[in-house]
Amino acid sequence: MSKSLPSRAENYSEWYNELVKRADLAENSAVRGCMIIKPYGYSIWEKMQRALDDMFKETGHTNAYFPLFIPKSFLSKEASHVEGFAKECAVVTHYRLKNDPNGGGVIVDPDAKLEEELIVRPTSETVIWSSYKNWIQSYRDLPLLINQWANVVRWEMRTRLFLRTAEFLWQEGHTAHATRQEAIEETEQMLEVYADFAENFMAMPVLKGKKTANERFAGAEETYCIEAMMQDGKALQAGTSHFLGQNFAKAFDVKFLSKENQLDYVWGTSWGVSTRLMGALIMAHSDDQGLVLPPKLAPIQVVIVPIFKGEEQLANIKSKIDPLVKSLRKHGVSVKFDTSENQSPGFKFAEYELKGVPIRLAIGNRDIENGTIELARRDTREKTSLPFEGIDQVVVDTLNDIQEKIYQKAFQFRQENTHEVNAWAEFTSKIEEGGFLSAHWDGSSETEEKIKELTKATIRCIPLDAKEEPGSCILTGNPSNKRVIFARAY
RNA sequence: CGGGGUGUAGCGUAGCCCGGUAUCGCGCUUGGUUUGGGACCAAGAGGUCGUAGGUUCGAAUCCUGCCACCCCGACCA
Repeated sequence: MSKSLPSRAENYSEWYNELVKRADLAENSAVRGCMIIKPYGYSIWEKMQRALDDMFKETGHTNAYFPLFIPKSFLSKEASHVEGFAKECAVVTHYRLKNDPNGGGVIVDPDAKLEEELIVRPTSETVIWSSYKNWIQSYRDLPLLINQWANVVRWEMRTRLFLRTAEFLWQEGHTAHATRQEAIEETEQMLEVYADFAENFMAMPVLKGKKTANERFAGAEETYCIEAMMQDGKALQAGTSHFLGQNFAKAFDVKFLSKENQLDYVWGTSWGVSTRLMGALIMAHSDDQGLVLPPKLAPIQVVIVPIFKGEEQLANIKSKIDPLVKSLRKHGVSVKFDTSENQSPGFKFAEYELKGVPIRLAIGNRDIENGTIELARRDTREKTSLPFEGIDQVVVDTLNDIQEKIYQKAFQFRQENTHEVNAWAEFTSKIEEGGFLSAHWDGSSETEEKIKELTKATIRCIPLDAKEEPGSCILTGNPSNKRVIFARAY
């Protein structure tokens, strides 16, 4: 194993893959397309979960759990929903194994065939709406605001660690409402929650918008999304929130009696983010030295590396560092004081940089004598020698500053790589450079398809804040009243 | 599922064309010296060469089937 990572400029996807493995985030498993999320990677996911879960609770949702398996018949109740997922479903057909009478080990027992096949959930709308039928009778039962944390399976042809795996972890919110308006508000509210999380925890700027009909969730009336730009200029869909209209209510016959004694179908939403966010986090900030983690999601925010010869010096350093560690923890900072002796300081420096620890403090005999300590920040890789006295406050301030700065940096990158284009020639040349293109589109699926065919670019979203502006479609010249965002995407 | 490629120690590899029982580096173990940007020396441990068959006195090497993985397409959170 060579010491340094492949560079981003040289081979971006190899850089990404190597980084995920070297930083101990995840690895491929014995099962094709399924990954093992390693402890360090999982701790980041846990921090994401915690922050998101708190936000869901604050907006009135509660968690529940629905089964992994879905009866095949459920899936076919909503027509466009099956169509969207049928091609990538894992199916359970039998419930028992037996020893091969021919001695070939264990085989599927042909006598144990299931009456009805079970689908491993690719998403849970169908099981959940079949339960909602029993839970909802009156307007008093509404709104029903439920979230679940779960794993789902989508049998993808080509997979990549975190970005697209056959099994992935996510949360899926499923809500039911008495009115169309209320469901739309819920859809929009959750989009805001996702955007808030992406920007304030992941330090990743996102565009909020609506998907075109082509890109819409199978079974939704409207799909809202947040789109982020990765460092190679490609777009990554980071979260979606769907307004389901009455589609699932009708498919599963979920009706309620209103205050006015009117029987009507309920209105639904569903929204989710997945372990794909891990991929987004990695690609948004990291560099050729390794991960760069925003302090709010870093499992270790500060690492302290002592530089010493012999027990005596270590004891000396410990007596100064122990109280600092306590003080930092009191400030809510997660600290690791790495006193292990089997690795040299240089090795540790490189290792913690690879793992994206936001701040490193190094202290040796020289510092003890001078009353100083060295602070290195991961985002800029700057090192400064600072007075030991009051370092705890400096650390707290620096963590906030890093959180802020990496957001700024990502934001600036996105600005620099977003262009308004007005001519087809300009579009085709700019798209090769990567980034977002803001252009007019005539609103037809055919045009969208055609552009995708010609350039591999898709409409990432119709931004919520897109201003009304007369123009003509970038491809066809047909009239358009607002710009949409095009990009090549993950 | 089409087109190309690869399978050798925990990881990365040489050897394959031209057949003679496997090379090197990292990592691991033990001991010692080190420690301000991925330390060094010495001694060790670790392999049914993806799998099944065939050719041969003899197969990692040649032939055939199968399996797995990677890359490029079509499909996708």
